[in-house]
This record gives sequence, structure tokens and C-alpha cells, in this order.
Amino acid sequence: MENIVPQHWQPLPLTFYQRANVLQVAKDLLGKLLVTQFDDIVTAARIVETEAYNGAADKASHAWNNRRTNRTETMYAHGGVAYVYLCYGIHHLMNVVTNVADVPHAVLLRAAEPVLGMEDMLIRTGKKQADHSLTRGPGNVSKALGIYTRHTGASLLAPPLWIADDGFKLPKAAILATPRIGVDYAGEDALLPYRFIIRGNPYVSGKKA
DNA sequence: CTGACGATTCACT
DNA sequence: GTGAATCGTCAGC
Repeated sequence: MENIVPQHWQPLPLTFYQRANVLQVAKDLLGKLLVTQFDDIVTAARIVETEAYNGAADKASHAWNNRRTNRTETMYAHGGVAYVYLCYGIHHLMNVVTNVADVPHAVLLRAAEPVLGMEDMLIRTGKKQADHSLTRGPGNVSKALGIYTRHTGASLLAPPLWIADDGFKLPKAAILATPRIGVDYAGEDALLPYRFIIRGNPYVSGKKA
């Protein structure tokens, strides 16, 4: 059975992504819907964990010190596109590029809660039964939604890959800021509270907070 | 061209 | 808690 994208799911506008404060965008992405549609297969999940990467000033970022390589070039695109890269040779990590062109801000999507297309997520991940691990952790999110490195640079404003607002309101008190995961190499910047989670959500990765 | 390694995950002790 | 999986990327020669 194929799923249909509800009409009231509105793609986030370019202005959402192109704001100057990547921390604000990372917070505002909580509660929004990450949606993919490939060959009429629709899957969607509500974002419950994000991490901000604050451009040239951020030692944890691929774009620290304005480091520019073939891989990171997408981070220098205008806000509103995807930056997807391969980690450990296995995992495809999905980021949202923010701000204007040549400012390499990005938000890593670390966890989500399945909303639509659970059956197809199970097929993609090879799992037999749904549990919280299905879309917990950035590698798992991409796998469940069918996102790969070939989607890097793709627009987030329309199918096949986009982020939508369905009217869901997240209470401000539900947002918790913590240090980022797996960035110990960044020295003091590893301590910055640039990770945002929905408090108590079972899909959030990492140890209990 | 070569070697080291990562914004991770999972199985296993 | 520990270690393997697995390959594109990047610095260095």
C-alpha cells in the first residue's frame, strides 16, 4: 500500500533555512517532518534530535577554518539543500545546510520518530519488527528514509526529499540542549551545547540524559 | 599512489 | 565495555 503525503504538510520555505543563526534553525527543526518520496514510496519521520555545526569558527565542523574540499563543497551552498556524506564507510549522515552561500553552516539530523511508511522503513533497514532503534542515530535515520550520499546537494523544498511543517507545536520547555556526540577531537568546542533533543523522546540517541 | 581514519552501529564478552 | 565492519576522502609523498 502506497502512502499519500497529506495536503497540510507544508514544505519549509527557503527563509527558514537561510537565517543567520544555525543554532536557532537546529532548534526549530525539532518537531518538523523529514519526508522522502522515491518511486511512489513515501516515508516520513518527525525530527527529535539535531546538532548544529557552526561553520568556520567550529572545530567540530568539516568546514572548520573555512576548510574547503570536494566533499565539503556542499556545505558552502545556500541554505535549503542536503549535505549527505559517508561515515565509517557504512553510514550515510544527513545534514541540512543553512545560511546563505559561502557560509558553511549545517544541522545534522540525528534521530526521528516514524510517522508514515513504517513498512518501507522496515524493508530498507532489514528489521523484522519496529522498535526505537529504527530511526535512532543519524545512520539509522538516513537508512530508514532511503537517503544516500547521492542526495547531497539536493533541494529540501520539494520531492523527492524535503522537510515539512504539519502544524505540530513543540513546547519550548520540551527542548533540551546538550554537548554534541562523537566530536571529542574538537577540544573545547566539543563542550558547546549545540545538540538539541526533545526531552524524554525514546528515539533520541546516546546515553540517557 | 598510499595509508590513516571517521559528526557510527551492532554483535559479542 | 570492546572491537569489527567498510570505503570515500584527504594529506603526504
